[in-house]
Amino acid sequence: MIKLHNKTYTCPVDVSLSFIRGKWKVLILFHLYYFQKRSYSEIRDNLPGISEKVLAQQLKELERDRMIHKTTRSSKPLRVEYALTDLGRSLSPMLEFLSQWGIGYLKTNGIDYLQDQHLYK
Amino acid sequence: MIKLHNKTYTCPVDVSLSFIRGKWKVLILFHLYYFQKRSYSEIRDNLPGISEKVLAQQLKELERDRMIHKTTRSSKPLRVEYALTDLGRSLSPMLEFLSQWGIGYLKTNGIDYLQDQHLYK
DNA sequence: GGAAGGGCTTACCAAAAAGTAGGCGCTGCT
DNA sequence: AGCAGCGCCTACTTTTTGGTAAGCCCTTCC
Repeated sequence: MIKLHNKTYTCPVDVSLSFIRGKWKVLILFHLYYFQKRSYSEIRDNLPGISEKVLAQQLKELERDRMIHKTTRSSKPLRVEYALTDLGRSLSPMLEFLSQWGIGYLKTNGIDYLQDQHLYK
Repeated sequence: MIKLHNKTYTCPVDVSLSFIRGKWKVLILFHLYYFQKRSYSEIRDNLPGISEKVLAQQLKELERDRMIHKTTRSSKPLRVEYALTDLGRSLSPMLEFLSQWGIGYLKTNGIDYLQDQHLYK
């Protein structure tokens, strides 16, 4: 058992997983990997079905875990920008893999996502 | 929105994630990736904290999703063997990545897992 | 013949995660 | 003046997920 920050993990994989648990976290990370910088509402509008509560919550956890960084562009009317940190960016290979794997899986199931992307959403 | 098998997904990443949701699934997959073939109790004994109920449940889901395959070696006294399928093995790059990433993360936090592995568990 | 393992299943309960619905401060547009 | 949009927060409910504990069949070992 590995002990880190008062929690225990069964193995290194378990450590990695602890950062990406949550229904929407990987989706948020992938979105920021893909678009670099995004506002709160841009993220929300690209994750159909997520609630304000959960989005705000997971953004906070990702920030706490130093996976993403929030920049305040203006505070009079609050305008922010989210982006991956170096640590978050170090997950890119996985994000890319998950995307490619999903596309491949869809293809073997008769769905050509790259070709028919305009049909979705 | 992508529709597949009566479910909807927001993007290919979401499709991939649907297979590995569950607290122990990636751990089980990694274990089988590492050891090739394992019995029910070998898996259980290497995942400290998992309950019989959840283990049996997640093994069934992974089997249903064709990520792992169960072979019955003997049925008089029930003896089985679990292993990754080709589909499950296609996730290897991700499993390997998660392991390496975790080891790296631990290292930047002062824990040399590879060196001190004997101290854990 | 009794205990110990392997490979599970089941009924029940607890905790964690997510969803619902509303509200709030601020500003810019009309 | 009023409404829309941004970037949230909060109280509450629901759903999902996981854990507990017990039991069962079968066999090998002492």
